[in-house]
Amino acid sequence: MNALDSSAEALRQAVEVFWDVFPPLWQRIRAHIHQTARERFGVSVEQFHILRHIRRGQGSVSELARVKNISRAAVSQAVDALVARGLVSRATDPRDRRHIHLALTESGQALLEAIFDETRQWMMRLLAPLAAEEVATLTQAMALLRKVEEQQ
Amino acid sequence: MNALDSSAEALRQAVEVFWDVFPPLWQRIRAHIHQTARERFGVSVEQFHILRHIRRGQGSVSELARVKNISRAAVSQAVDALVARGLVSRATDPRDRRHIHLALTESGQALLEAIFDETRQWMMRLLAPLAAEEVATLTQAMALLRKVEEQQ
DNA sequence: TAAAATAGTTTAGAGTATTAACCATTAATC
DNA sequence: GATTAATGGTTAATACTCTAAACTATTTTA
Repeated sequence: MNALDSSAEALRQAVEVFWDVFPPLWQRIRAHIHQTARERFGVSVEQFHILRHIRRGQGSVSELARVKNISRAAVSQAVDALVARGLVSRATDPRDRRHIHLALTESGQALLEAIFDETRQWMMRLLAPLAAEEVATLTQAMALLRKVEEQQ
Repeated sequence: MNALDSSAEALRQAVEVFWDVFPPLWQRIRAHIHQTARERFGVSVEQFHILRHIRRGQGSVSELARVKNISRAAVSQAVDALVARGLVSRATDPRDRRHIHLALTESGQALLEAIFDETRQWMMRLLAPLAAEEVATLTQAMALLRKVEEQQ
C-alpha cells in the first residue's frame, strides 16, 4: 500500500467513524434543547436556531435562508412568530429600503442566554469525565473542522 | 486560577467552539444529503436516516423511535412510505407476534449504499486538504465523543 | 382468568417546509 | 431618463413530518 492509498484509507475510516458518532450525538443534543427550549422557555428548536443565527449577526431573512439552507419564505414565517412573541425586531434599512434588519429584543437576548446557559451546563457535565488532554484534542479537532468549512 | 477553574474554563471553551463549528457543519452535510438523496434517489433526509438505522440493526418501530427520539407513530408512518416504495420489508416475529421485524430489501440496501458512496466521496473531498496528523486528530476526537456518548 | 404492559397502527391536527405569485425597491441597460 | 432586470421580503396554497390520543393485537403479571 503506498502513501496515497493509506492516507485515503485513513480518510475513509474517519468518514465511517463520523457516521457512527455524529448523528446520535447531534440527535441527543437536539433532544436536550428540544426539552429545555420547549418546556421551560416555550420556543421550538428551530426557533432557537433562528435566534442563535440572529445573535451571530445574520440579520436578514435572505442571509438566514442562505446559512440555514431553507427558503426565504420559511424564514419569513419563522421570524413572524418570533416578532409576534416580542423576541425579535424588524427595522427597515433607510439606505436600502428593501432590506429589513432583524435583531434580538432584550427579552429575546435574555431568553437565548438562558437556553445557552442551561445547555452549556448540560454539555459540560457530559464532557466532564474527559481528561485535560482529551478536551484539548476535541478543541483542536473542532478548529480543524472549522478550517475545512471555511476553506470551501 | 486553580486547576479546577482552568479545566472548567477549557471545557467551557470547548462548548463555545462547538456551537460555532457544529451546527453549520451539520447543516452543510444535511443539505448535501438532501440534494443527493432527494434529487438523485428520491428519498428524503429523514427516510435516509431511517434506512441507515435499520441497516445498523435497529429493526423495530419502537427501537427506531427510541434512538431517533420521536414517537412510534411517526416512525410507523415513515416506515409505511419506505415499505410502499419497496425499500423496507416488515415481518412478524413468530415468537412474539407483537414484534414486527424491519429489514432493508435488496433495493433498499442498494439505494442506501449508493447514497453512502456518494456522500463518502463528497466528505473525503471536503477533508482531503487535511494533513495525515490532522485526520488522526479528528479520528481521535470522534472516538472520545463516542466514549462520552456511551458512558451515559 | 383479569388486569397491566408492550408493539404497532390510525386519525386528527399542529408545525415547518416548499413553490409560485406577488409587491416594493434598487441596479443595470438601452 | 425610462425600461428592464435583479434583489429582498411577504403571502397563499400545499406537502411533509411530527405529536397526542384512541385503538387493535398480543404477551406478561398478578
